Amino acid sequence: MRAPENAYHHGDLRAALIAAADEELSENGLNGFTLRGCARRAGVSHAAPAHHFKDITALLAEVAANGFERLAEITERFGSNAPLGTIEQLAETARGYLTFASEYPHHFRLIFNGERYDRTNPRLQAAGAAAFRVPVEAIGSYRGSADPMSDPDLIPQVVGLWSIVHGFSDLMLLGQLTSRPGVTRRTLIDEMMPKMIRQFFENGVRKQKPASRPRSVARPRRN
Amino acid sequence: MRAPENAYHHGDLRAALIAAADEELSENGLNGFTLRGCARRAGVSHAAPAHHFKDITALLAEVAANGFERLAEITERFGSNAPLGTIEQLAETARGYLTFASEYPHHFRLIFNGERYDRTNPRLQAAGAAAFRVPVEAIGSYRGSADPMSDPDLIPQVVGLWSIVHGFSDLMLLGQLTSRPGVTRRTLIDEMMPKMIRQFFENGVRKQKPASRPRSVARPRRN
DNA sequence: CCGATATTTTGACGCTGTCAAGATAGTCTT
DNA sequence: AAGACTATCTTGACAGCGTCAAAATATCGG
Repeated sequence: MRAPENAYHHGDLRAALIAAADEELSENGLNGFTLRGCARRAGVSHAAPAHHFKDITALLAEVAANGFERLAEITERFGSNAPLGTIEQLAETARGYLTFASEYPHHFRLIFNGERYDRTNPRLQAAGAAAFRVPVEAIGSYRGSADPMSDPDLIPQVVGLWSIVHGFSDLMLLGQLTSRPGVTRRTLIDEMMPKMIRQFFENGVRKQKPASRPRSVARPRRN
Repeated sequence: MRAPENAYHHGDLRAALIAAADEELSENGLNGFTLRGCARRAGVSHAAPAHHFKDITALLAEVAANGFERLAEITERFGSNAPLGTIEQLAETARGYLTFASEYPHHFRLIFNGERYDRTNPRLQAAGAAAFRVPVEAIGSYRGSADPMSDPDLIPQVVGLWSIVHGFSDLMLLGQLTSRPGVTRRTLIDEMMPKMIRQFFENGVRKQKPASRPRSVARPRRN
């Protein structure tokens, strides 16, 4: 039975449905997302998903878990392209977050909705925790702490980084920041966000190396 | 005809539907929001709303406009409780934003969704612009500019303030910030947010009055 | 090869948003 | 004041949705 291969009528329909749901979300958005649409996309009847997912929130939880995994992967990759523990690494991690929001806007909207998917899904919880661990560890490296969330002085740093980046992403997707002429998403992501990160972290925290030529924020090899 | 008074069968059903929709959103949330539910709540047939709103997004646009107006009113009121042009005013404006998010979470989720309502609604656009003008003017006062959005140096300040406050609100509603024991919304709003505002603005901008005893951030008379 | 089991389909239910047609009230003109 | 007009609301219908129960089908263990 356990042959998740070519077979369809008997194969790995559960995985196929998750993949279909991912496509459905990407193409139709959260509003146009439909359980029956996922079933059609997977080539099965409208009631087939019920045997693998108790309801639509269970399926969306799997899609959200994928989203969190992708977010973790992107922020991690961006962050690894700058020297560990530098403010440039914070800026790069932030750029990764914004890139995810820009490239997967519907996933972004989904994972931060919370009322649309089953929050008790274990894979989702693990993926969410892993995604949130990336900025936490970036702050930890920056401030030389192994566990920033247990340091009362560092918690506001973590929450601040996270809030700036997340709020910026949300407003960007809303179109609120690109309304002025000549402002593209790339300038927002590559210029304005690093500037804000620097303003938040470069002062009042470390007084050393105040002028490390913040203009170049490390634009490394692969994305 | 123009008697928006007691009458029902012939009266001001349009306003009654908007009021019903506001209640429906507050009680049922955006997921449970239903056009037919609004009609029931207003005591009319299920198709009555069609004569006043072309579709559900048109009705939600009116509710969103109300939401923006309330947001503007609250941030304005909070901001007016601190001396003009001070960092305390920025912190108070931020507290107003968070208070709105906390007291009207479903309205907050609606107005920053954008795909659920008709964005071309004039009253909505006006209310949205008015709401966004509050933090812009707060930054203007703080930095002594009449039109901050036309100053390339101040735009990141406005966007930064806005991003921090908005992102913090969103994460707070998601429950992501109150997961640790002993952390309530009040401590988030009254302590952590002012701390973040100070970190972002107190350095690198004005170097004067660095130690104004930031513990007391003006907790004035009413609200 | 056959019975047991897992998987999928068919059909139904109540709900939704939207539209068309009919009913009803108020207003206006003369 | 009476009749026509118009705005307003109701009724009824349609397709699509999520979910459930029952029937049908395929796979596997023996």
